[in-house]
Amino acid sequence: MSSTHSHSKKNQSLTKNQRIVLDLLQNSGEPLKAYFILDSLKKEGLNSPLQVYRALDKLVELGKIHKIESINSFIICNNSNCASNTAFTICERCGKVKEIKNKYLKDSVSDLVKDNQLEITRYNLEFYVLCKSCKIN
Amino acid sequence: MSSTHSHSKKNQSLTKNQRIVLDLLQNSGEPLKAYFILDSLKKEGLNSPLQVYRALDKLVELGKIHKIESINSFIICNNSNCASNTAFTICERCGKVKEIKNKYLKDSVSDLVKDNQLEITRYNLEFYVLCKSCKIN
DNA sequence: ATTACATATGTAATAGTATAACATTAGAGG
DNA sequence: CCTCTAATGTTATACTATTACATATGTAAT
Ligand SMILES: [Zn+2]
Ligand SMILES: [Zn+2]
Ligand SMILES: [Zn+2]
Ligand SMILES: [Zn+2]
Repeated sequence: MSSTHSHSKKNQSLTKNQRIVLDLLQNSGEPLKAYFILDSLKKEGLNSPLQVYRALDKLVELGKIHKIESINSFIICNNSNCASNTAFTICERCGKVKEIKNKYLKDSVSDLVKDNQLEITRYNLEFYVLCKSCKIN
Repeated sequence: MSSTHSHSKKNQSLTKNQRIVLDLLQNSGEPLKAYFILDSLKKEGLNSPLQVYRALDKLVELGKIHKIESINSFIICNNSNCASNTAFTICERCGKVKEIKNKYLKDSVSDLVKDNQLEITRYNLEFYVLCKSCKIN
């Protein structure tokens, strides 16, 4: 129960719009689309897409949320150290999204592309899977 | 010079719309956006977005082209065996895109996510980099 | 050749995603 | 208080993609 309001402190420096968007994503835990967020927060005072997109942009920049490119959706960061790097599994059948928590991922990933003599600044990895429950049924 | 029309044979079974879209992507080699393709092929008889999207969908399905999700663009497949798996480097400065040709990639990638006991059906990997020429300048 | 079926086309309308432009306001330092 | 920067509010617009429906084309069996 001690974590019920664990986000309050962390989100202290955010502006009102940023905070209500972050809270929605945090409480949902699922990937949400910008216009769904807009509809959900009409009662909180959000009126235009731009208000949502500006908040989302800032939260992505701060690393508090991630954008999942292939589904145009945003999800709370479930890790603490991914910076601008993202790695998700997405179930092809039910759409459930999970952030990959592998502290070795960044190193492994760098190895993959090492041949190219390129400096990787960030990455976005989207793995389509059959999740456990979908694999059974 | 013997490869000038190397695509003609391979694209024989495609329909007219599919072929002209594929030819454009093949000749370009760069990622192109759907509405750019539409504009470029007006003179070839393409009039509506849907004609382009239908051709693109089919070509993606056939594995002849890939969609790069984070830039809403399509690019010719520069590999022969990636099926529905995609892996690209994208230069953050100049936007240049390269398909990663690493025959071990698929295995390495599977190892990364192995913990999760999930069956990976396909993946989409986007590595943002500084390309060689951009790193120098 | 005719039928049947699946796939592809053509066209118009509409849905969904995201940004430009500009005026105004709120906060942080000096 | 003044200044600067970041965030807001609002309107309009650009960009990306799909729905719906009528028509045509290709292929294979009868
Ligand atoms: Zn994260
Ligand atoms: Zn599932
Ligand atoms: Zn490929
Ligand atoms: Zn570059």
